[in-house]
Amino acid sequence: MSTPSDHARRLNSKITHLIRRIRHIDESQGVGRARLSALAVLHFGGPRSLTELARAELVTPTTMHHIIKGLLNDNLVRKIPDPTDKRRQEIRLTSKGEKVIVKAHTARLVFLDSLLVGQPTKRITEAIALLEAMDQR
Amino acid sequence: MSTPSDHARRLNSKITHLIRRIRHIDESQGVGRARLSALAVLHFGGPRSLTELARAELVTPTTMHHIIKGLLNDNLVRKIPDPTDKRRQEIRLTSKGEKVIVKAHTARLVFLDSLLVGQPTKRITEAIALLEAMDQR
DNA sequence: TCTTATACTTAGCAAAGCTAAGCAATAATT
DNA sequence: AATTATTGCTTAGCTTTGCTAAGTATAAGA
Repeated sequence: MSTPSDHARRLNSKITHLIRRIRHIDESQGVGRARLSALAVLHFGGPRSLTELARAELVTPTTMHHIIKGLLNDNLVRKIPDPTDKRRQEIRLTSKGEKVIVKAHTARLVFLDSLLVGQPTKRITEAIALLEAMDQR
Repeated sequence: MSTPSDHARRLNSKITHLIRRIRHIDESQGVGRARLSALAVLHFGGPRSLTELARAELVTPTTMHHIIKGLLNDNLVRKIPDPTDKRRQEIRLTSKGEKVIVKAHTARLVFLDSLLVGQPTKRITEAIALLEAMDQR
């Protein structure tokens, strides 16, 4: 029989493997993972300030400052001064940044799709339902 | 209707969230993720050389050298000279290292268990089956 | 024996994380 | 209105985790 903790054990093992493989997909994109992740927040969630980005990524503003510095340097984002609050600056994707994040996101999807080929739809939808429920906690 | 790529999209989104949360569990352990991961390989797979560890973790021997240096420094592993090959040294967990990895692994399982509470068993086993199939590719 | 391959280390770099400390602008309090 | 506190961001300086290139020592093969 499978105890609850045995489920957790097997989930943990397989998710660990999957994480490692996704990491390698991301790393093959020529942009670091932290930078890629920041680009994704900006792409899917829209422009926002450095501090908001830091909160979204669960890192300190200092760390986000370094990440954005790298992105600015590669011309993947730009800073727009906030007219109503001179402390703030909006971080916005450049068109190059858009291209990069779309390409990276596509690479991930292509990879995941390749792993899903031939799997029963029912199994996939159950797995997604589980992950969505887990995400609510 | 759900296209295959839509499945990949939703999987990606939820797995991304889960990865981030697991990362935070790991980071609360007081040992870096790379070190924790090396300890896990030694714990679940047994002692092995630096180069073998590097291969298991998909990093260069140089990187593994640094990771092991940190682990040695914290007295979590020790090096045992190989009597038959003077170039090799076996990396072996200390009892302190055992304690650390068991504690960290438990923290992960407790976390995952907490996310699984109340989920139908069928859904969990389907999800595990999917992840196991994905892992075979 | 001589060459080549393997195991590991060293040096030096970059990215990604942190804390502590600071400045400038805004908001809140008295 | 003046002072104080908070917020947004930066700088300085550290650690960890990753890399490549280059070096040493041992083992294995021709």
